[in-house]
Amino acid sequence: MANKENSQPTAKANASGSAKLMKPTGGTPKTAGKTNNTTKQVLADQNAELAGKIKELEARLARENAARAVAERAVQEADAAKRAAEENIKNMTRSDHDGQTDKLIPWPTTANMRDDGRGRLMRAMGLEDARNQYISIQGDVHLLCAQVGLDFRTKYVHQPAEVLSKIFKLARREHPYLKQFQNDWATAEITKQYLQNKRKQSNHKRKAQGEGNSSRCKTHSHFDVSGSESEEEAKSSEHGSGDENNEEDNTGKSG
DNA sequence: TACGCTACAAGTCCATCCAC
DNA sequence: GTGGATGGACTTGTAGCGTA
Repeated sequence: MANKENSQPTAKANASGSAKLMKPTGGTPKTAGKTNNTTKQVLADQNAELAGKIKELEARLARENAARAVAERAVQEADAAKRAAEENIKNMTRSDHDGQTDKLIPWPTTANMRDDGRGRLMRAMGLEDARNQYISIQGDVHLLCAQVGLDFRTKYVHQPAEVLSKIFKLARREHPYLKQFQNDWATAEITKQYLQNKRKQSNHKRKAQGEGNSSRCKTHSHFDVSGSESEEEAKSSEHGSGDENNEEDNTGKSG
C-alpha cells in the first residue's frame, strides 16, 4: 500500500520533471543560466513535495505501528485469557471427577446431541420429566435475550460477551437449576436455538415481503426464490469484528 | 491431507394458539 | 372441530478451523 503511494510521485516527477529538464541542455549559454534557475526552482519544488510526502508516510507508518502494537497486545491478552479459561475448565473437570465441587453437568458434544433425537436438549438438561420447568426456563431465557438487547441479526458467536454473560447470570438467578450446567451450556444452547429461529423468521419475513405478498405458507420453503440476503450477511459480518474473543464464561466448549 | 468438531443456514416437523 | 399462523426443535448439508 505504502509502496504504491510511494512510487507514484517519483514516476510523476520523472515524467513531468526530468524529461522536460534534460532538453534545455542543448540551449545557448545565455539561456543556460535562466534554465539553471528554473531547474533549481523545479527541483526545490519537487524536494519540498517529496519531503512532505515522506513526512506524511512517516506519520502513517507511526500510526500503523501503533495500531499493530495495540493489536499484538490484544492478541497476547486474548491468548492469556484463553489459557486461563482452559486451565479453569481443566480444574473444573478435574474437581468434578474428584467429586469435590458441585456436580457440574458437562457440555455434551454436538455428536452426542445429534444422537439424542427429538427432545434432546430437554433430555440433556435432565428435564425430560419436567417439561413445565423446561418451558419456564426457556421462556425466561428468551425474555432475557430481548431484555439485555441481544441483536437477533447477529450470530451467536458474534454476540458481545457482556450481553451473553448478562443473560447467563440473570438466567441463573432466575433459575438456580441452571447453575449445574458447565459454562452455562444449557442457557447457551437455548439462546443459540432462539437466535437461529429468530434469524430464520426475519429472513423469511423479508423474503416474503420482497416477493410481494403472494405467499402465505405453513411450510415456508417453496416460495423463497429471491435472494436478498447479502445485506444481512454484510451486517452479520460487520458485527463479527472480534467480539468473540472476550466471552467470559461461555467459551469453554470451543476451546 | 484427512479427519473430527463446531456453527450455521435452510428445510422440515410438531405443538400450541386463535379465529372461524 | 378445523385450518392457518406462529414459534420451538430437529435434520441435513456445508464451511471453517484445529489437529494428528
